[in-house]
Amino acid sequence: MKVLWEPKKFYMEDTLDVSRALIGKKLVRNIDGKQLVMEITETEAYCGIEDKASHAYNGRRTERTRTMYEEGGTIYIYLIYGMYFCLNIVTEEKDNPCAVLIRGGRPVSGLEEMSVLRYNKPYSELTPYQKKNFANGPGKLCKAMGITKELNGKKLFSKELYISSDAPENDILIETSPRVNIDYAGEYKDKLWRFFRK
DNA sequence: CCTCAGATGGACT
DNA sequence: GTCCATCTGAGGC
Repeated sequence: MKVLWEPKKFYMEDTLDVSRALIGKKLVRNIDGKQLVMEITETEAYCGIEDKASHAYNGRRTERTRTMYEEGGTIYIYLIYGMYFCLNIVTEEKDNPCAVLIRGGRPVSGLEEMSVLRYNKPYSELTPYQKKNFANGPGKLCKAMGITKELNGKKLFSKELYISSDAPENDILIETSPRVNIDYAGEYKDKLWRFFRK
């Protein structure tokens, strides 16, 4: 049988490398008998207990951050601002709390199903503004793909949610910048740990 | 195009 | 009680 998803090894590497390698990859979600596919266009790396922007800074272990201490390939999801979910992919070895935040994507297939999840409307009824902002943010991407806290702690090695092992197009230009909305992170706020493509 | 207030609830001190 | 790894809609330009 053909292997659909990236193996554990892919996620056990350096978090910055994984964060970059995920740009252009396809995130696949099978839900209610439908397949949703989103090309990843934006990621951010959160690197270990020294990273002041990370939930696991200074080795913080709580109910929420427990998932970050799992091994690479684990799904870490949390609620932000009381209303939105953020999808993260745990990287590196167990007990080294690192993760990549999936910050944005571009729909590839399952567009009609995603449109209903996102706006409760068919895609043809969306305004140009809604189409442009379909999944260009972590909360928007989760909404469009039906990703909620129930996936927290699960692995990316099942049809429920995984990263396709298909290679991205080889001519993607990947840019970097500081991470978004982490003004509290001291010297870590200027690290170029956000990766994205136009 | 832009800015900004408000929503909303769990994690944490 | 305060802080968020955010988004929307209203209003201004």
